[in-house]
Formats: sequence, C-alpha cells, structure tokens
Amino acid sequence: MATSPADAESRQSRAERELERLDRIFAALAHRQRRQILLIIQFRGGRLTASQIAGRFSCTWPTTSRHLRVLEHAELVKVEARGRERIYSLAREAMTGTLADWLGWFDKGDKAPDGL
Amino acid sequence: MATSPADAESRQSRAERELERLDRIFAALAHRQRRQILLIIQFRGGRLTASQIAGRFSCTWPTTSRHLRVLEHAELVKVEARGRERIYSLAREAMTGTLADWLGWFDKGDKAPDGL
DNA sequence: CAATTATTTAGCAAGTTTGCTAAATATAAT
DNA sequence: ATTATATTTAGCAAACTTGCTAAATAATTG
Repeated sequence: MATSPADAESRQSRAERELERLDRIFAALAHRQRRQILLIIQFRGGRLTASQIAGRFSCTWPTTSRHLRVLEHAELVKVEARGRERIYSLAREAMTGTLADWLGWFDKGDKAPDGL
Repeated sequence: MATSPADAESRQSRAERELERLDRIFAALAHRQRRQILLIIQFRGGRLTASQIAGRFSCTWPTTSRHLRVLEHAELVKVEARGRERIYSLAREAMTGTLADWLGWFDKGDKAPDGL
C-alpha cells in the first residue's frame, strides 16, 4: 500500500503527540503535592471528591483544584461529575502504561525509540 | 532499645530526604531534553562525553551542560572525569530502583507509603 | 609557557509555575 | 426564589526554569 503525505504527516504527529503526552505526564508528576494526590486517591478508597482531596492539604482549595486540573489534563486521573460534586479516580493506564513503558527503555536494551 | 531524639529526628529526616530525592528525580525528568539525554546515553554506547551529548542537540553547550548537572544532582547519571573530558553514564539504580518503586504503589494496593 | 580543547560558571531576560484572594458558576435544599 | 454547598475561574505577585552570551577553569599539546 502507498504511503500518502497525509499518512506521513499523521505518523509524525502521532510521535509528536506521544512526546507531548509524556511532557504533560512528567510535568504533572514534577510537583510533590500532585504525586501525593495520586497516592491519596489510590490508598483512600479509589474514588474521592475534590473536597475530600482538598481537605487533606493545608493549601487553599483553589490551589488544589488547579493541581487536579493538571493531573486531569495529563490524563493521570479521571473525573466524574455527580451532582455538584466531582469524583476523582486514577486513570491507572496512563501511569502503569505510558509511564512504565517509558521506564522500560532502561531495562531492556533492544530497540531504540523513534527520535533516538 | 531506646529511641533517642536523635533517632527520631534522623528517621524523619530520612523520610524527608527520600521525598526530596523524588522531587529531584521527577523535576529532572520534567524536561524533554533531559529525558532525551538519558535515552541517548542508553542507546548510544552507555558512556558518552559531555560534548558527544551536547553535539546531538541544537541548543548551546552551556544549556546542555546545565541539563547534565540537573540529571547528576538527581542522581540519574554518574560522571567520571577523564583528563579534560567528563564521561556520563546512567545511574540505572535511581531509575529502575527509586522511580520504579514509586510507580509500584499503583500496581499493588497493599501498604500505603509513610505520609499517606 | 602559549595556544587549544573540553567543559563549566556567571549573569541576565523571557517564560512558566505556584499560591493566594476574590469572584463566579452550578447544583441542592429550604 | 433565596440560601447554602461544592467547586472552579480570574488575576496578581513571588519564585523558579530555561536559554542565551560572555567569561572562567582546567587539562593537553606544541
């Protein structure tokens, strides 16, 4: 099958989108409170409302709310609106998938990633 | 055995030092070029001089030099001075150890980390 | 020793992130 | 509808990061 310019473009975009995804994930994880939020969700029931999460931190609510948005944008958490509450849970795939895959480059020395 | 104030203090410090270590690791990984440097070291021979690394990027040398220092400070790479060259290699333990351990919290739901 | 090569440090400007307070939105209860 | 509750958005100041150029250090060669 022929490889159209559109294919080439979309292939490159996809690689670039992958990189941007990693950028967002690692940027999101670069703040201690955001990592802590993930652990709290994991070890405090798996599903928590924004206020349950915010309640565990000493900073103001809007600050935690922003952290939650960063995590959401990085697709590390999922949100489900229920009435006036928002219930956060882990998007485990992103963590153990995307992130663990990246880490995997350093275990096995087989193939190099695209851009080397 | 009695637990002296010094013990308590050092125990707390150790936990805090752990967290600071993670801070440094995740902060270091939060920049695309720094992640790329790690991959380059991994897939281009394992041991590279600063200039070999810098040569693969379009930014200026001092900029790459700073990135290398950030990685070194996070203990993600080791440096060995040989004459006027500095040879960088991966400090694999930090990556597959510390980092993979952190990721591990999200696999198995057994015990929660210290500060929860 | 003077010149060259490898690499880092200093210092600055531009951009980004974080945390705060005040105000807005949106659903639920009275 | 008014009030209360849950949560977000706006906008600002302080702090941090990044990239640059110019200058410094440090080992090597002529």
